Amino acid sequence: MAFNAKPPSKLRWGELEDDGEDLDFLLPPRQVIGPDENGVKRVVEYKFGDDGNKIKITTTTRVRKLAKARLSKSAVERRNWAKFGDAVHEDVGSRLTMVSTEEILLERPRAPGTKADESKIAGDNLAQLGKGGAVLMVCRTCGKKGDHWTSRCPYKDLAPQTDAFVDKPPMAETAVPGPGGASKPAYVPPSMRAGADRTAGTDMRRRNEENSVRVTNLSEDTREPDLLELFRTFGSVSRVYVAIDQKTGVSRGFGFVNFVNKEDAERAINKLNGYGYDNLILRVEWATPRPN
DNA sequence: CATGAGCGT
Repeated sequence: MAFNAKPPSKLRWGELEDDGEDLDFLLPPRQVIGPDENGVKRVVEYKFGDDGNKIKITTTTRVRKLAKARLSKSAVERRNWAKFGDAVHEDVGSRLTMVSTEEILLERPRAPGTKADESKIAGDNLAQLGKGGAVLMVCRTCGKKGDHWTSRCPYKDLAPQTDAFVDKPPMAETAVPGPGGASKPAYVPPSMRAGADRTAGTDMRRRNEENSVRVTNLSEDTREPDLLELFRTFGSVSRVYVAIDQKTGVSRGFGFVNFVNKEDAERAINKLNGYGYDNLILRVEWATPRPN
């Protein structure tokens, strides 16, 4: 035909019937019988012989019993899969398993209660929150944007509180002018916070010492950020301290919270003394000034 | 049960 530019080798099943050459579809379907309990498998096929007659071919094979016993049907089937992925370049049977080269990043909460973390918290004071990993330290966005916090992010309350620690006490003391020569501390890194307190003036410190509240009967894994979270609702907190056993690194079960305003400290004492916290009843009282 | 660390600018 003039229309048909396709080479005759290109097979179209619709044409097969026409040229009458390949009539295999007329034959009975291939049958697989077994394997039976003896491991004998029979494959029955049909084809046309050269003379056009139908020929029945029966192939009988014996399946190894061992293989049959150990491999499930699907396992046998998997053996016939073409190799894919990195295994494409592997020789047949050279390796049974492949090590994935894909990089998988895991989000890892801080390991709870390690000594390194304890000292770090003591130094950073408020850089971290969470009692022994009880608080899941997962933040959806802080990694990139810095100020979008999930409701459970321990840093969400600490970021503004850093300002309270560094800036607010001097601000609150505008009635008593600070030393004129000393420049106003704008931002002091947490690691330098203790030093910043000293440079801001010892009178400020003494003032805060007078609003010092002692908290006892703390659970062992209560940390300074926990105390801050608990007490800051009463007013500006100027300092939080949890006594740590320097030798073991564990909390000694008491601490101090200093308020900028005495009234706030008073309210905290009235509200939180006897307050159940971490299965323990807190004792919250005025602290006796530290001898120095 | 229980009263803090360091002493530096």
